[in-house]
Amino acid sequence: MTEQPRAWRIVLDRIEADLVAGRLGPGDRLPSERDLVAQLGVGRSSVREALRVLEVMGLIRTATGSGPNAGAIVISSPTGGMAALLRLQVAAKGFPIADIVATRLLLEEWVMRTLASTPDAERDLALAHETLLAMDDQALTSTEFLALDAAYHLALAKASGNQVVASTMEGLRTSIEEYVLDTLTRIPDWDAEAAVLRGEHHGILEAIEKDDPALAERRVHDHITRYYLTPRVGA
Amino acid sequence: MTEQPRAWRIVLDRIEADLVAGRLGPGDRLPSERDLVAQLGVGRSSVREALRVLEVMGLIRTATGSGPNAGAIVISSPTGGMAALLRLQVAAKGFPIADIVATRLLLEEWVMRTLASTPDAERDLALAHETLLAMDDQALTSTEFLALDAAYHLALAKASGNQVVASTMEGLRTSIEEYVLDTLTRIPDWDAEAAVLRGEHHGILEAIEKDDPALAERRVHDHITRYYLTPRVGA
DNA sequence: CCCCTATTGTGGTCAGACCATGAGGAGGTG
DNA sequence: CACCTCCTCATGGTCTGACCACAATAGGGG
Repeated sequence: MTEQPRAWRIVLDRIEADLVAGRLGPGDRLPSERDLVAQLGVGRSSVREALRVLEVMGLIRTATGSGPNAGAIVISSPTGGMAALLRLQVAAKGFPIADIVATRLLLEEWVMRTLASTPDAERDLALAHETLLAMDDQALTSTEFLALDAAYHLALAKASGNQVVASTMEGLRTSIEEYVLDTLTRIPDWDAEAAVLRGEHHGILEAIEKDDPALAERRVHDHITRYYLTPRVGA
Repeated sequence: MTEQPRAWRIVLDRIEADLVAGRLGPGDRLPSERDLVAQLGVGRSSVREALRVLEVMGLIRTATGSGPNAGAIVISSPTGGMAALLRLQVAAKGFPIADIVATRLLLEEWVMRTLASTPDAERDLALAHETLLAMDDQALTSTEFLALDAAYHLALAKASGNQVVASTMEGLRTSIEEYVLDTLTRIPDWDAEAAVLRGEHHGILEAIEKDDPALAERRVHDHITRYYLTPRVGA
């Protein structure tokens, strides 16, 4: 008796093999669902289960209709899948929030050390500067501010050059976003908090540009830990 | 026109909500697929797509048959989902292998610093010692040795107390396992390599127990970078 | 009392049908 | 000839119904 793999796994394995072998790559279109049915000898529902997994994991996007934009297309947007996975694991009590925060912290510290140790010519901090500038707008709502805050940290992570770190960090942040937004409204004096955050952000970037890894690491450490320790009011 | 969410997302959101609200937790059984169909007013195929996603992400396991062990049961085995996600992203060229290795390296270094800075009473290195002992067996095949190697590193990560770090590290390792096993056979003198690895492993644990974070970090750094730089022969 | 078997409920799979969508072509119209 | 409109068609999205394999359990037969 040969162990018959689940039908959807056949589809998943086939697509993964095509990806590994280079027969499929970013931008390419997968065969249509009905073609895969014919090629692999499985039912369409099994094909769809596999495609659904790939979609949620951020490997493909699907679109109805006709033409070159329709069908399932390989994209590689790691953050989406990472965020979904972490969020669900948190929901299922697989990951304590404290561990999520601690991991984000250690990744950010690494990013700071790395950036501050990189020669100026090899690091691109333009996006981070841009975001920082946008954040100086006093008229921002707290939600808008937080979105820019996320973009700022992500810009730094991307500047480190490590896509895995950047995606993981972003996923970690997104996974607890709901939790953060929930506590946001309970900060007594938001304007004061925003002012402190602005100062910290500038300080971090400054430390990086002064090529001081230890200072940059310390500042980002204080920044994150202080924020999560900021007193909240209410239930 | 109210934006009608995809049917499978309704199911996914519902289950996530149940998890967040605590109505579902590890060990609990999900309603049967046919019950979910009735409760949510969607087709069974849509329910199955959502469950498939949860399964691949390591949130549930499914079993056929009857009784308390059958059906979909919430487990939280983060590593499985993490490994699958990373492996697929690597396959889809979303993550360069170099970034995977670099990330694993920075996580391991953090684990070492953390362990070496933790009071002896609060860290449990028993499992790591056990694994190390098993690895001293000279009769091990290279595959067996590598499995123990993985267990050793995982044991240390778990001892750090951060589940997210442990799962991510394990996922990173598993995602490139095939690649590693592929190059394994091309190491000219495996016995010599194994001997070096044994020595390094003991050195790492020794540094931790001497409460020397810097030494532990340096040793794990050298250990991993040296291994990935070990010359391979052949095509 | 024990063992065997039929029942029942579960996930796993397939086949077929229908819908909404959107590109691209066919054909008409100025 | 240019433009616009409508039709066609392939796509994913969904639902329904059916059947299978499996495993626990209830119930009958020894």
